[in-house]
Amino acid sequence: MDAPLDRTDRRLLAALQDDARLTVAELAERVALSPSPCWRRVRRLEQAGVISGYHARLDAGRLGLGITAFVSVVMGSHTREVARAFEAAVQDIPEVIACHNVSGEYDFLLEVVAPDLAAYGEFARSVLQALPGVRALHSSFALKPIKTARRLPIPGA
Amino acid sequence: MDAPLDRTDRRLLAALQDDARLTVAELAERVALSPSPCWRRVRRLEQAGVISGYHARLDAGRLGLGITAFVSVVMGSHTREVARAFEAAVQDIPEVIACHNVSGEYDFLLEVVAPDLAAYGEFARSVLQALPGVRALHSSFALKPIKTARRLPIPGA
DNA sequence: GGTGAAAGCGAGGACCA
DNA sequence: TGGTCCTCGCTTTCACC
Repeated sequence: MDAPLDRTDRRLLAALQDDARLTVAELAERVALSPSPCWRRVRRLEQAGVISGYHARLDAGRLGLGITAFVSVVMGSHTREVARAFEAAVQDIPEVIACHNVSGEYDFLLEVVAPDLAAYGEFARSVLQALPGVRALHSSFALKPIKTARRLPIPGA
Repeated sequence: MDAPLDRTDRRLLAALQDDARLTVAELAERVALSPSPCWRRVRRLEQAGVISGYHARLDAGRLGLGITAFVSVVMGSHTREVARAFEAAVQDIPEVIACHNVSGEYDFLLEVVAPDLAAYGEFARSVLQALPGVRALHSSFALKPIKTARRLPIPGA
């Protein structure tokens, strides 16, 4: 389950990261293998959790989500209890599409989507500000997406 | 091509966002439709660009990428030329997995991955600092992922 | 926009080297 | 580990409501 990834594994991962709809036959051709062992490798990578899932990427704008904001959060207290409550609350807020506990002057960095600036403002005030332990928020808006593929580099693929 | 999304479309999008491997038959059952019209809807959503692609999600840690950093960039000059050069350069750096032009005290927000802190330090010094127009960098490290699904909320799905 | 049917093909397993 | 069938079920595309 924890065998190191060889060059073939890495090429499979790179290919599937770019296009999850490749058939096993296409994949096999791409890595110079026959379909069956290729399929077995992919399954092994899935079961080992190297591949955690397959997802359709959607266009936020075309879904009516015109605003993406990066929100830095400073906590007022740093007890474990409060942190846990904050983290749990964040899980249940659909508008928060990503959240990390980060080092530095802020405690958390959130990525939030909203239909427009007015909706975001209301959301920040009524939902984010009210989260457990929050002392201060700082919102930075995405003005222009430069690179959003989030494709992980795979050395030697 | 620009028909508004009805409830069925939104449910299809929500389902495929969670699992791109659902078969058309399963999708059809889930939205109470027969496979054929269901397949036609999915194809329409793909062609309209609402679905921009299908991708395997990989586990950065298991790929040996232990560090995720959020890097705020302040530019020294704000000419269009320099911005274009910076944006173009960022495209070609695999370690930069996301980049937005943002409002506020910083100009760009980057998300960067690296094997470990030492590798990140070297990368920040030799690659990021050297990008066109960069005046200052501020790195914040992801200590703990709270929510990383990046699932877009789809109202009424 | 929805249904039913038909053809082609890919997934996934059994088995061998 | 990799390779070769083989089979089932699905995808995809018709023609038609």
